Amino acid sequence: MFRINKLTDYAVVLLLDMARAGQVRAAHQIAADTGVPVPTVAKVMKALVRAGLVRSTRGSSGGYVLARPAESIAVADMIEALEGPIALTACVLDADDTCEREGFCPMSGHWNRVNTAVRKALTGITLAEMAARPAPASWRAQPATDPGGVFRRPAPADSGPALA
Amino acid sequence: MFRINKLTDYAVVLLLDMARAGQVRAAHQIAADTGVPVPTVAKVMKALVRAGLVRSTRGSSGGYVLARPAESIAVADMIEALEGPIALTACVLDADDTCEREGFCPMSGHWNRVNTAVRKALTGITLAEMAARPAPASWRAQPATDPGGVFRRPAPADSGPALA
DNA sequence: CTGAAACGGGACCAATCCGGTCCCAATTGG
DNA sequence: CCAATTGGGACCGGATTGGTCCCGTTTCAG
Repeated sequence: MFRINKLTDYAVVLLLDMARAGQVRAAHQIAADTGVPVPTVAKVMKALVRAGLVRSTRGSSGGYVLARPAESIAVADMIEALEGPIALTACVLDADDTCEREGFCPMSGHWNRVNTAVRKALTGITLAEMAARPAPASWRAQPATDPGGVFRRPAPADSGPALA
Repeated sequence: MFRINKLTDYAVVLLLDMARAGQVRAAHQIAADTGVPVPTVAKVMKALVRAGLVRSTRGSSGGYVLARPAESIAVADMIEALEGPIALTACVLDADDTCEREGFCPMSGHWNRVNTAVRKALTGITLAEMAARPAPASWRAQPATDPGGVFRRPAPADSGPALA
């Protein structure tokens, strides 16, 4: 269903928590705060650190903090940190050499257009916006294609990520 | 890498081919025309028919045609036909009941905003636009975040979809 | 100087999902 | 009546993902 990874979902939850905390905290603290299992927190954090979204301090009294202000962390950054470059098809992996079938391939870069559109949409929403407790009026106000615009969770037990 | 399914990729190729053909053709003909294996064509077609994007005729001299003009078939339609509703997280599956954790869940509908943005991006590009042989100037002209904006294919053999 | 606390970088396995193939019933035209 | 075609599944092997664990490295506290 055109889903992001579960780990990516976790990443957003963890980043949100860190954005609200605003100070260095150990992985187990973040885990306790969010309900995400400790090993999973560790795994996600590794990816976030590698991507430069989070800064880590080792040793006793170490932990994690956001590496930059929440305003400059977009949803696209989080997804790319966990899942690599945003490319809907294998055709458009960002690289330097050109497709040897260019001019023959019927897609002719049209997917690239789609990718650009999606990436743009994912760059337009930042962690700071998500961290704002009341959902911003701009989103509650907009007509929303889904009637009502409410969101639900199919399985109450086996909750999964995206909630504390 | 935030990918669509391979079958969805095939679907776009097949739909493109049907858009150019403009007449009823059997699955094996479409397969021969696109290079997609016959059983896979059949499988994809089933989904496209169920979604109402393609009209089928059974019996001898039967086959498939687009059910509506290519201008009214968006990328979002194709993806939803193969992968179900576009929802980046399990939280926002379109349904009528509300999330019982609303007000407590830290995401509080922010994912819905992301979903809406993505869906909007995917609705803005139609099959007709993709079928136009020369890539539209609007796309070649735009600066493109990736330098050059060329697309490539990593593995020449084992080509996969998105090419004839 | 020593030890505990914490991160870093993997290896590893189970479970799930996906791609691809095949079979048979239903339908239709000749 | 026969041949051609789609419809709806079942089915399986391989790839991906989610989740856990282990051990080395770094740092602070005492």
